[in-house]
Amino acid sequence: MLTFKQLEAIYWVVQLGGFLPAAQKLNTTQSAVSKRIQELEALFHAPLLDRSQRSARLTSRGEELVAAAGRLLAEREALMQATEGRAPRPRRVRIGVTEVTAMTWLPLYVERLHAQHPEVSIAPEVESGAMLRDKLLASEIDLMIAADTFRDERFRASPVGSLKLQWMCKPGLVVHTKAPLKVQALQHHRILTQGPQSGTGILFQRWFESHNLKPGELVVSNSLIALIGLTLSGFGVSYLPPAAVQATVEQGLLEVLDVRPALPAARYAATIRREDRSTLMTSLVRLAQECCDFTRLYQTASGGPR
Amino acid sequence: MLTFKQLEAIYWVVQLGGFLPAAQKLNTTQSAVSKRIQELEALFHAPLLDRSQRSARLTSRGEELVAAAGRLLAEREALMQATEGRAPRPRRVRIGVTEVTAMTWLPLYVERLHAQHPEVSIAPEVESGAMLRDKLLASEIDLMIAADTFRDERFRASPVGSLKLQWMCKPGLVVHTKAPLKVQALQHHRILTQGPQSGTGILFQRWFESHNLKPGELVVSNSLIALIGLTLSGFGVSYLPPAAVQATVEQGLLEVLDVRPALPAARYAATIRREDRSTLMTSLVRLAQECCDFTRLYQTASGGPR
DNA sequence: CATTCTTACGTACTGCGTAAGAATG
DNA sequence: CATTCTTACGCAGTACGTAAGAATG
Repeated sequence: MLTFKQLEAIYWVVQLGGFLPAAQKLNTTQSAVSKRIQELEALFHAPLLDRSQRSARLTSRGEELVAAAGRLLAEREALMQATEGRAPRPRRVRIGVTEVTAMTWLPLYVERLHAQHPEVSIAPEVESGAMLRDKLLASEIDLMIAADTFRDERFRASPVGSLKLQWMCKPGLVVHTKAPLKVQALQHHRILTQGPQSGTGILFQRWFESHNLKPGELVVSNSLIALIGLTLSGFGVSYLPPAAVQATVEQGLLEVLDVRPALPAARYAATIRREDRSTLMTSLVRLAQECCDFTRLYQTASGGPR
Repeated sequence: MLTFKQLEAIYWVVQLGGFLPAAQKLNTTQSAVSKRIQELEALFHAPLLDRSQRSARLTSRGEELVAAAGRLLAEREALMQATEGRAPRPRRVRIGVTEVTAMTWLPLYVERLHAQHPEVSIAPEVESGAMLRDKLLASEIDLMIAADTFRDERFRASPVGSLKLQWMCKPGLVVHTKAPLKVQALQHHRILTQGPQSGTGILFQRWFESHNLKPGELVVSNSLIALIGLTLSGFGVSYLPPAAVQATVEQGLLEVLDVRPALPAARYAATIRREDRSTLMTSLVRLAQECCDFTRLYQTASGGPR
């Protein structure tokens, strides 16, 4: 059976001159596009693309088909717009992110998002992870990008990358040799941390307990910005994402402590409501996966891509 | 995503005035058709059919859509015929059946098959079950309808109905009261049976062994016709499908023996090669399932539907 | 009460994605 | 050697079929 998916595949492969760009356009993989083309060739008992060259060169049958495909797809499009066009389209997407996200690649994400879906209005909100989870459940936001700590049956979480965390303090606050510090050394210092409403806060708590440690004095803040400020002033030791304080470290205002064992990285995820299966949402998640690689980001806390 | 399947559904529901006929046309179930229509209504955020009446009454949106669907489907059809029409189409189907099948509903099947697919030339072959299996594997036939005893990984077997078997003999050969006979009584008689190349022969063998019986004298034939003839002449006792000897029994030439426990019915199946996924083949299997209900057939060994 | 459609639920299978392999320039 | 496409394989989500339920005339 000839399907629209197959027609889309051949059409965009020809338009964009390759399987990979076509796959991206169609929100799928090269592999899938390849299969759909092969299905077409099986259906028509004839090769449609000439693989001997690199570029997408059509055979004569291929040309016929692509022309027809263009027509069919255009008609479908018209049909959909004629009736569905009036439908209540979710043109506003509310995106919830945590502070680190906001400080790192949110600008890049929003930029690309706008380029790809100019008709969509984007409303980013910065909240703690726990708050984001509640809002997602209550449909007050549509997408959340946060540490993958807040799992739920009703959610669909897609991993987007890991956030490295490192112990930091005001230079000189923690006296140490060149050798790595032991975790126990931290017990004598005031530790600045995020509370259990934060994904990284939860991670830290688990990690500390799993090493049978009891923190000395613990100062809890709900804001990463506040934590950074407190750490800069020498108030205590905290674990911060290097990605967010790169510039500050380079200026010598913060010292990175080499503590063993190291803190585990915080795995981040783009999470949506499970039933939310619209094309737009899957596309947003995909884009997040492309953008949100913390390891490649080096930027200041004040934001702006690179 | 709008698919051709959905368009086909609404189109044929309107053309044929109901879900059930549409489902048959599309080789699927009412349930599936219902779902596809619902998908469409979800897609267009509007009811397309008015369910308050029985008949398929379209809403205004429905009318628009059906018109468009008709166009799109016609174009697809044209596209397929333009190129695929020249393709080497499997217009010859080789059907392998066993003797019972040939004697019972094969004529009906061929008739309906021809009505539904006039372009297909049908070549029926009558062989033993084991031979049919070998031929199917060797692609010497395309479809086999036989007792479901010859399973194979490479096959796809669809049940088509059960063939009742009963012990029979020349009237008076086996002396008995009105009470049911015990199986053991048969041991003293010559038993006419089909060999292990036959599905029912295998069934019989298993059944006999599972009751810890040792047959007295066993006469094996490879042909059901031969068995019937031998039984008629009083040469021995055999188990025959009533469906195939109905008339003979009614004429008083054969006596049905009420033996306990009774022989199990032989489950029949329409079997094709697993990789054979063409529309035509699935359609043939479906048709077989509709036709091949032994219980409803009453006809003479000389054949001809009813 | 028969017919027509819907709903619910378990299953099969298609089609997808990952990852490795081949081919090309 | 990098890029582009194919192939193999395991998994998941879809879509199907069965069977029971609701609605209609």
